[in-house]
Formats: sequence, C-alpha cells, structure tokens
Amino acid sequence: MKKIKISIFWYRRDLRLEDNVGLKSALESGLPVLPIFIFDDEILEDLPKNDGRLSFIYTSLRNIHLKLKNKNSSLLIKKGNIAEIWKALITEYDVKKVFFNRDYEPYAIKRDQEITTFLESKNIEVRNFKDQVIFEKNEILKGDGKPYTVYTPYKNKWLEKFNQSPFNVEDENNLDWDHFYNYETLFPSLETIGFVKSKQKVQPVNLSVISDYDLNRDFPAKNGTSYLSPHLRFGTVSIRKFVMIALERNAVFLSELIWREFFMQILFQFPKVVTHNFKSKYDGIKWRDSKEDFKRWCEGNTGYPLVDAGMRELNETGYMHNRVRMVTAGFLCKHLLIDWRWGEAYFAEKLLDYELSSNNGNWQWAAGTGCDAAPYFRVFNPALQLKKFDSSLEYTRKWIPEFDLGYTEPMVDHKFARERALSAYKIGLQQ
DNA sequence: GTGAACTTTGT
DNA sequence: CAAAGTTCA
Repeated sequence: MKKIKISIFWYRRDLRLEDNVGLKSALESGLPVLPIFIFDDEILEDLPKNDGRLSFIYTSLRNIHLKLKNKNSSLLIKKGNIAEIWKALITEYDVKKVFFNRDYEPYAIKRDQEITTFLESKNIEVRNFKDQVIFEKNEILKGDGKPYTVYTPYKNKWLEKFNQSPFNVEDENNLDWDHFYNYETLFPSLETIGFVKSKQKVQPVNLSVISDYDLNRDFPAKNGTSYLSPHLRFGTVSIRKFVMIALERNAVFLSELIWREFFMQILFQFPKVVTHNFKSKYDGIKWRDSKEDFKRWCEGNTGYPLVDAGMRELNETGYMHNRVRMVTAGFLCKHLLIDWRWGEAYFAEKLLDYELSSNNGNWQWAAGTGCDAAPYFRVFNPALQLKKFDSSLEYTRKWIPEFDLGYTEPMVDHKFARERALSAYKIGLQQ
C-alpha cells in the first residue's frame, strides 16, 4: 500500500496550538500535518522521576492531543535518541516537509543542525521559524553592527524596532483544523515515559496583576507575580500575545519581557557565558570551595530569614519570588563567596521556569561578572532587604514555621562577609 | 574623542 | 552621597 505524503510539525518548546508560527506554516504546506513531540533521553536522564517540569510538559502535550482528537487527529509522542527517532519516522511515514520553531540554546542549535542535515540528505524540505521571541539573533544590533551588551540601549532599540514591526496574534479558532493528518494513536501514560506525577504545580497565568505590576512586584507576600515565566519557557502561551497585553497595561512588565530577549540574545551572541564570566576580568576571583556552606544555602538554613524563606519556597514549590532570587543569589556569591555557577546549577535543577539564558544572565548579574551587572561592591544587606520588602514578615513566616520559636543564628556576620567579598573581588581583579 | 548613562543599593 | 569602570551615541 502506498503511504500518504505528509508534513511533520515538530513540537519542542512551543506547546500550544494558538499563535504558533511554525505550526501555522505547516498547516499551509498543502500536505496533511502530523504533529509530533519527542522526549529526548539525553535531557530526561538527568531529571528526578517526579520532576515538576516534566509533569507540566506532559499535561500540556495531552491538552494539545485532546483538542486534536476532537478533530480526528492526534499528537504523536516518541521517546528516545532524537536522531534515531527521526530515522524511524521517515521510514514509517512518507515525510515530504518538516517544520519547527527555532531554539537558541547551544544544545538545541547543534541538535537542530544535525537533524536538518540528515533530513535534507533524504530530500526532505526543512523549514524553521521565529516563534518564541519578538526579535532574535541579529535583529537588534548597534550602529556598528555589533550586539548590545547593555540593557537600556538594547531596550530602546528593541522598542524602536517594535514600533515599526506590526504583527498579528493568530487565534486558535482560525487554525486550518482540517489540514491535520487524520489518524488515531494511543497517548502514552506519564509512567510509560518513565516519570510520575509531580506534587509541584505550574500556576496558571495571573493577568490581573499586570496593571499594577510595578507597584507590587517587589513584595513577596503580595499577590503580585504573573506566573508567566514557565508558560513562556515551554511555549504554552504566545510571547506576541503577552507583549501586546504588556504594551497596553504596564511598561515595567513589558520591560521584563524585553530582559528575557536581551539575555537570549546575549546567550546566542556570547555562548561562552554558559561556563565563563561574561567579563573575564573577574576570572581571578578565588571562590570559597565550601560544600558545607553551599548545603546550608541550598536547604535554607543560613540564619538569614529572607534567604532561607526563598530557598525553602524554591525547594517546595519550584518557584521563588523575583526579589528573593536577587537576595539569595547575592548572598551565595557575596556573603558566602561561592562560585555563581554552583547557584546557577541549583536553580536550574529546581526552578519550574528554568531558562538557561535568563538564569545564567541573572546569576552573572548577581555575581557582578555579567554584562550590565550589579557593581561588585554592591552587596545586598539581607536584613535590610527583609525590612524593606517583607516588613510584616508574612512571607518569612510562611516558609519558616520555626521563625518565632527560636531561629538559627546567622551563619556569617554581614559586616565581616561584606568586607571579605570586597577584598576577594579586589584581589581577583588584580590577578 | 567626549560626555552621559548605567535594573533592582548601602551606610 | 559614595562606590569603578565601561558602553553607547
């Protein structure tokens, strides 16, 4: 029997039907579209069985599948080695075209290049699209053609270009639903993929906070966070849709979305930041190699309430409030003088919204080693930060039940730690 | 070359 | 009001 010619849309970090650039284009390809998602063994092997992100990905995929099922189609789920899966796919189906949205992380760039080369060698047309950002790669550059390394001028250029580049947000209802490949397949259980349901839940986006975002965002006890970040990470919402909302409601919120693209662009242009200081003049800093101190930080037992509350929130929920991320990160780098890479790796393991570019960029900001970073001599005072941003102790008490019953002594004196950091950075700069 | 500007502050 | 130096136009 002759196989039917199809197009494949490869889902990765764009787990939605609405306003999905690559998917829309696939549906216009003139061939029935088979949507697929591949669980990559190489990524999965490092995750615990109850990983919260994996559960979220799974749920998001199932939501897509159920909608497709109503239209007599299905989302095909595979698991294994990416290259081998593709080899099998093109044997099983008569694939003429493959569509996917671009991903800018070093691992993804390499993977996509390899798969593209392979598919093209089999005379399959491969097309990729900009979907997860407004501006990518080389779209925002200085007059001399080089990338920006300072946020504010980048933002100004971004806004200038944005005002000249109108775009549509495509409604899910306008999809060419009848262009999906008609077939049925069994949707695998989470256990089949090797995982169990996580206790951690990705919260739905809270649109109501956006209007007063700038007024409330710094206070962790307030209901002031949008919970947008994991959704942008996995593409369960469209960035274009939220940029339009931000544009109408709150300039500071929009600015945060531009920070996201700033750091994505930094990672793309300067991939060395994954393992190295953005500013190499800080390479001489002698970090303290204290596993004991690091453990106390990880577990939220430093004796500094705001630091401990934040770490415990992270460990339990997979979230940490933005203000508290700065305080905990600053504390690890400056007070404990521990390499920002240790902290970065810990956040990467725990955060539901973990995104390499933002996590790396913000850790380097906290350490003072990054582009446009906090000056190294700016050492957050964790007690003062507590007083300023959780004066009622509501957030603190929520995460530290023993707070009023006799709480741990600070593991290091602030004044001593501050001076130790300043001197270590100064000496490091001279190396 | 020059001057203004630079996420989130502490004492 | 102090902190250091770099980026950008």
